[in-house]
Amino acid sequence: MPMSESLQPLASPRATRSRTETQDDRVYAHIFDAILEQRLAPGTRLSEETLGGIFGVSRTIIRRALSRLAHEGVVLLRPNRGAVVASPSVDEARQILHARRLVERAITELAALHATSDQLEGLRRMVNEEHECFARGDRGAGIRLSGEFHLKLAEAARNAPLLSFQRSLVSQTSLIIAQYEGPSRSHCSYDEHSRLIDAIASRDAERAVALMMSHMDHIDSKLELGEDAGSGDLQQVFSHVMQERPPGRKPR
Amino acid sequence: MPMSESLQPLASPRATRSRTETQDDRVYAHIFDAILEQRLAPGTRLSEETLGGIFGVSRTIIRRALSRLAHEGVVLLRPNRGAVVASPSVDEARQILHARRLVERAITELAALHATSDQLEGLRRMVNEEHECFARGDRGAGIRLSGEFHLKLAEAARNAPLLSFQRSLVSQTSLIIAQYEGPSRSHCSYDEHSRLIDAIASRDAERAVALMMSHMDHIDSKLELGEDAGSGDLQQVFSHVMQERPPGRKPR
DNA sequence: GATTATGCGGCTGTATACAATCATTGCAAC
DNA sequence: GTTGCAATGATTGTATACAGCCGCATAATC
Repeated sequence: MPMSESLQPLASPRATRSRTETQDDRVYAHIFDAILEQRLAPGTRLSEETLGGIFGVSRTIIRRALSRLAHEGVVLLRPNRGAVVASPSVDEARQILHARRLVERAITELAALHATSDQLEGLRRMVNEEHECFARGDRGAGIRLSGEFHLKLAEAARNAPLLSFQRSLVSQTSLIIAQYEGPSRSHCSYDEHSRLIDAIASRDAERAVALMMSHMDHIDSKLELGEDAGSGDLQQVFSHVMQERPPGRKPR
Repeated sequence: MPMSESLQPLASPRATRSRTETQDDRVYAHIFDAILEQRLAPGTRLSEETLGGIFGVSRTIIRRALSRLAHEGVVLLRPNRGAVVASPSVDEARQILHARRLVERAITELAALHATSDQLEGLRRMVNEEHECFARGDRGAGIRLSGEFHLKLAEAARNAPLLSFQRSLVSQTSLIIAQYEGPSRSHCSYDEHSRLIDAIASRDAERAVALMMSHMDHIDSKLELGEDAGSGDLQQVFSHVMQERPPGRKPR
C-alpha cells in the first residue's frame, strides 16, 4: 500500500502546527492529546498494528511515535509486550511533582527576567481559552490547556533543556491529575494563572515565584495520593501493574 | 542475512552491563562513549549505513540509537540530512550549565537524605577509578567517569525524572567540556568529588550543596565561553551551523 | 567567465516481509 | 479440582527493499 492519503483522521488536533510537519508528528500529537484528555485511560494497550490501521501509516511510524511518548513518560514500553498508557504509581507521582516544583521555580524566575510582551500576550490568550474550556465543561481540553500554559511559560524562560524537561513533567502531571484527582474538581483556577502573569509582567520575580509555589500547593492538595498504607482495595493497590481487561473477565 | 554474529566489535565498552541487554543498548553505548571520549568530534557525520556496517546490525537499530542520542542532545538529527555529533553553541552551553546547577542542587539535597551506604560505597569506588584515569592520562575516559559520578549521585537521590534529566545534562556537559575546555586541563578534581561524598555521608545537606555549587563554579571557570562578541574566528562562530568538510575545501 | 539548469549518486524516509518472543488456551496427569 | 506442560496465536523485534529527497558536479547558456 503506497501511503494512502485516505483515513486522515480529523485535521491536526490543534490549530497551530507547522505545515512542514511530518507524519510522525501528527501521529504523536494525536496519541498524546488523546492520553492527556483521558480518551485513553491509563493502562490501555497501544497495539502498533491497530494504531497503524487507524492512522493509515505503517508500524514504523507508530513505533517512533510510541518511542517519543515513552521518553516523555506518558507511555510505558515493555520489551516484547507492547506499549501501554502509563499509570504512575503514587511514589512516581510524588517524584514527578517534586521535580516539577524545582523546575517551575526556576522557570518562573527566568520568565520574569526574559518574557517579552508578545509572550505575555500569548499567555493571557491561553488563560482565556482555558477559562472557556472549563466553562463549557470540557475537562479533558482544560487539563491539556492548563498544561500548555506552563509550557508556554517555559518557552519564555529561554532555556531549551528546561523547556524539554518541563514538557515531560507537564505531560506526566496531566496523567497524574487525570488519575488521582479528588472529587472536588474545582480545578486549576485560571485566576492563579492570571495573577501569575501579572507578577511576571511587572518583573516581580519574588512574588511570581511565591504565586507559582502556592499554585503547586493547590494542585497537590487536589490530588488523593493517600498514605499508600493498605487501602484494602486490591484493584486500587495494583492499578499501576494491572492490565486493562474487558469487563466480564474470568479469573483463569 | 540472518543477523550474522560476525563483526561484533570489541566487547561492551565497560564491564558492568546486564546480560539481557539488547543490541540497541550496545550500539547506543558505544556511540555515546565514543562521543563523550571525543573519539568522535563535534560535527562528525554519523551515517546510518556506515555505522550499521561497523556494528553488524541493520539501519533500524542504528536509527533507534541515534534517536535516543538525539533525545539526550548529544546528536543532532537533521531531517533528510542525516545525523551529526552535536556541537552546542556558547548560548546553548550556558543554558545547559544553568539547568545543571538547579538539578545538581536538588540532587545533592535528596542524596543527603536518601543515599544508602551501598551507594556511597559505589560512589567512592567511582572516584578512585576516575583518579586512576587522569593519573594515566586518559582524558576521555576521565571526562566520562566524572560524568558517571554525577549520574550515580542522581540515582541516590531516588527521583526518576531528575535522574533522566540529569543523564541528558551530564552528556551535554561532557560535550561542552570537550569543546570549550581551556588550556588548564587540570580538571574536575576528584578531590572535590571525594569531599562531596563525605558531606553526604554525614547527612550534612547544607555543606554538601555548598560543595556542589563550588564544584560547578570550578567547572564553569575552566570553560572558555568567551563573551561571544565577535571572536573573529568565523569557523568557530558558525561551528553550530556549519557542515563538516574534508580539509582541502574550495570556497565554491 | 559567471550563473543557472540538469543529471547523478548517496543518503534518508517509509513500508513490509520474516523471525523470534511471549501470552493464552487446551489437555493430560496428579 | 488443581497443577504442570505443550501447542497455538498474536504481537513485537529485526532486516531489507524501494521510493524520494538533498547536494554535488557537470554541462549548457547568457
